Amino acid sequence: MQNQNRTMGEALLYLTDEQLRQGIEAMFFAYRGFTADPDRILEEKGYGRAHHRAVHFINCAPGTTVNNLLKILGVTKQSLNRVLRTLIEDGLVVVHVGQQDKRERNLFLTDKGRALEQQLSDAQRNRMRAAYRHAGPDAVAGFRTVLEAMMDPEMRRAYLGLRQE
Amino acid sequence: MQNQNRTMGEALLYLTDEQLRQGIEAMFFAYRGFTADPDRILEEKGYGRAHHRAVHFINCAPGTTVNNLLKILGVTKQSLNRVLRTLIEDGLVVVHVGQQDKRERNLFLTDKGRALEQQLSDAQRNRMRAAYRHAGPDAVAGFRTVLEAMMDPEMRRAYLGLRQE
DNA sequence: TTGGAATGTCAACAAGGCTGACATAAAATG
DNA sequence: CATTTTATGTCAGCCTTGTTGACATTCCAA
Repeated sequence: MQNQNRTMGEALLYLTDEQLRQGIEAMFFAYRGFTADPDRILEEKGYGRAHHRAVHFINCAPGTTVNNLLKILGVTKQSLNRVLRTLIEDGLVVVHVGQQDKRERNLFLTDKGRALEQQLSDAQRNRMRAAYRHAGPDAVAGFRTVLEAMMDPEMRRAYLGLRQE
Repeated sequence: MQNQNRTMGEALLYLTDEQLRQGIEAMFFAYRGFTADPDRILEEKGYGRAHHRAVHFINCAPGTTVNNLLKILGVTKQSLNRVLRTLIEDGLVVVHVGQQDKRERNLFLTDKGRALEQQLSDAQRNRMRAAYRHAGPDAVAGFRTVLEAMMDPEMRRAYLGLRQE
């Protein structure tokens, strides 16, 4: 659609199986890089990626409910609960009973929780920033476009929803 | 830290913390989509992502050694061995003792193994192709550029090495 | 011949997914 | 008011896939 002016042959070269295979491998290796820095920090503190994800999304949407977090993270409540329990015990997350609906628990980061989130996202942003800077703004725009197109529709909604908040 | 980029002009707006945060979340959600289709197929057959990765890279580099695979996958030999054992037992992978160095084991997919690899990569390519087509060739070029820049240097070498073969 | 490299295997453990069952409190509904 | 549904927590147990440590085998190379 972006290159109607080119000939059919040229325009579709980027859709060959070989190009797609390279894209698949690039995703695999890049995701490893993407998680490498936070993983190192987490390991020192005895946490895992599951804790990172929880802390990240609680930070993005303070006061979010457990159910909401479950939808975003796509795990079971038992699995999330195990992670949340340790975060609460360790004083990184606090829980407030919902005001309108007292069944709900609103989740917030403590100062300590925010400090960890900051440390993790600093590390991750540093790598992302270096990659962005190296690639330049046009490449970054393309990167984001492809990533959004690769998401499941529900996840894309969740993702775009987070951007609005 | 948060806003030091703002003052540097519009050219660097794509490097703001907010833009980077969105990129981080996009990676998270996109990777979920990226693995969703193969995961469904694997689950039916009683395999996991570890099996997918092994099958994928054995297919890309037939005759590769266990040690080589360990480096690419970044896991321990014990962990890989457990996966390889089931793949060999199930007749998806065959092992040939090395010709020059008989300590080495060269790994190959059987027809059955290739069939599974095909099924998995078809599913993954279909999603990737849809995303690529939707985004267009320029976006795809940017996507690839950013992903490469995000890899660890050793992984980038492994990745570029695979492309040459 | 001996050291070290490549590989395999056994055992044990942990993280973090999962399911199922059950408890509680509160909201919603009839 | 009684019942059902919803939101959450918790316990027990299972699976995959990662880890470490120990030990055996095979075989190249100094």
